[in-house]
Amino acid sequence: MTGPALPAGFFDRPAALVARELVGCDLRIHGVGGPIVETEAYDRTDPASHSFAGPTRRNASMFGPAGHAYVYRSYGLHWCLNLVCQPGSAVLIRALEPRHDLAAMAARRGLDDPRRLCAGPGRLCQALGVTDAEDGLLLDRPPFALSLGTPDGSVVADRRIGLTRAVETPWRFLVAGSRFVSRPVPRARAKGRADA
DNA sequence: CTGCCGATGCCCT
DNA sequence: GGGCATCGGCAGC
Repeated sequence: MTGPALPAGFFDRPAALVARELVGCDLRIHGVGGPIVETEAYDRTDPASHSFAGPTRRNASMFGPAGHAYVYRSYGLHWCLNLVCQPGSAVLIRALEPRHDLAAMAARRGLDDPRRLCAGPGRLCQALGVTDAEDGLLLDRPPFALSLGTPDGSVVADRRIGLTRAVETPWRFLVAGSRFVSRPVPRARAKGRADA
């Protein structure tokens, strides 16, 4: 059973807003997945975004209609899943809590530890079986299933991970204190101390 | 626990 | 040819 469907037009909004609201939503692919605990936003004006320099073959899905998947290969080894928002913008799904069909995830990952099954965009795609076969697919029908949910804790914003440009933009959203995120907010910033 | 490093494909200039 | 929206292993606190 799944929760309430996402409202129509949910993805046709600025990516940062969608990214925050996606935390807590349940994501499954072929029935495998769970509640999202970590996301990142990217948009057309963002130097760190694949869309920054305009449409190319790789990022074609990012410039298509909202509500589709954008999947790309990272570092030649891993797949990363994005949910497309307004043209040229998308939300990277970085981590979720493994809840549905853990056996499938463990088999694909070759691991057992629930904390490591889906903690990171590449790991998550491996666990859920996402490849470029999903690039461009609509999100409101199989193999995808997305439903509203409530985060298991407060949602906090922090800098994105692994970037070389626009490193300060606070467009990573995660459940504070979740054991399933790829990386917690560093103590120095978690306390609300001065930023740089 | 933290941090460095290499692997490895491919897009884009 | 340069540069990655990453990950796992291993070294060293």
